[in-house]
Order: sequence, then C-alpha cells, then structure tokens
Amino acid sequence: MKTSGFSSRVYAVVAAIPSGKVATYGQIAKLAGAPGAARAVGMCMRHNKDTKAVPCHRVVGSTGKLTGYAYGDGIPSKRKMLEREGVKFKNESVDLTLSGWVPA
DNA sequence: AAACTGACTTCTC
DNA sequence: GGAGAAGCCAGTT
Repeated sequence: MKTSGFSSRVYAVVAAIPSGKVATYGQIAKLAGAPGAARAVGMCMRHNKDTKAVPCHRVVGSTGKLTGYAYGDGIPSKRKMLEREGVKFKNESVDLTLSGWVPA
C-alpha cells in the first residue's frame, strides 16, 4: 500500500542497513525524518512484503531485543538470520556494542 | 474527522 | 536489570 512518503523513507533506511549490523526502531525513525516514530516504523515493517528488499530482520529494539517479525518462524528465524550474517548475540538480544549499525 | 491499534521508547519502582 | 505505566508517531477503521 502506498500509505505515505514516510513509509518509503523508512524502507529506504532499513534497506541501507549493511549486512552483519542491526539498527533500532528509534534510529530508523530518526533517519526517516520522524524522530520518536519508532512505533510507526514497526508498523511499516509488519506491512512490508519484500523481506529481501527491506531487511526488516535487521531491525531490533532499543536494547537489542528482537521484536516482531511476520515471516518464517518469527523471532527464532530472525535471530538465526542475523547470527548467520555475523551479528553477535547475547542470549535473546543483539549486542549493539558490536553489531549496532552506525550510519555514516 | 475521531478513535483505536501497534514489530517502540523512556521513566519510575 | 526486570516489571508496570505513560507518551509519541503514523496507519487503519
């Protein structure tokens, strides 16, 4: 669905996340031009249908905790994919200190 | 147009 | 650090 330009910006930002790194919803919202709209970002991700065009699995919570994921087995599958890309995990959360995406 | 919902974030206990 | 409550933003109904 077209929804709005905001969603398009969100998709663009998420698509810009390099492999082996993860970004938080707040970070994406800020880069998308709507700081604080972390929830809105998550909504777009859920609506997203192109997981390969928009790696929503590289999007995690502020603490690195894996949230949502409407594909595969959900969280478990998401976690597995990230680990495969080289993302460091702390139990059920991502180690943002090592795998946190830092936009240029 | 108003109200509700949601893959969030932050504060306080 | 974990549990509970309040606040924000955009989208959907």
